Amino acid sequence: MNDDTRRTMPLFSIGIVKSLTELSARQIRYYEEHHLIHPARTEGNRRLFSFNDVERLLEIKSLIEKGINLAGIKQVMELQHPEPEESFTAEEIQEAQEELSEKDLRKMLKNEIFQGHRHGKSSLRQGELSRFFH
DNA sequence: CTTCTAACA
DNA sequence: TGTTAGGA
Repeated sequence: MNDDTRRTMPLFSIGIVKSLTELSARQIRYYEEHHLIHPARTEGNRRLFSFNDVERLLEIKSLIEKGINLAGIKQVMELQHPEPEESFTAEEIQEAQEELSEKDLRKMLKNEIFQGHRHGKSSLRQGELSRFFH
């Protein structure tokens, strides 16, 4: 059994995840609805989260606390964890990654999130990340 | 008792 | 996002 297996293994109920992340069940389900996480399901349709899911939720929580909305988080997350199955095509992901290294992305996020809005540029907070890809 | 979906005096 | 209804 390898490392990835342990991390993706469905283990926790939503109740456990709630206490582990301090997020409300509503939020957790909402983020799943928006494809930010994909917890497995039991035979009875109960959600089962893996370590990866929990870490991902903590990542989301951190971004939410910085004032970034879902649209913004979605784009940041998808660049960090590419999922061709969804909104971005393989080409778009490759293209975006060629232009933006994680380092660049962090630098941009730092400037935009912590200063941009004071200069009338609240793009990230409003989910308008498009300008980052122009 | 916990979790699920859907919906909003 | 919270909360609640109604069911599993």
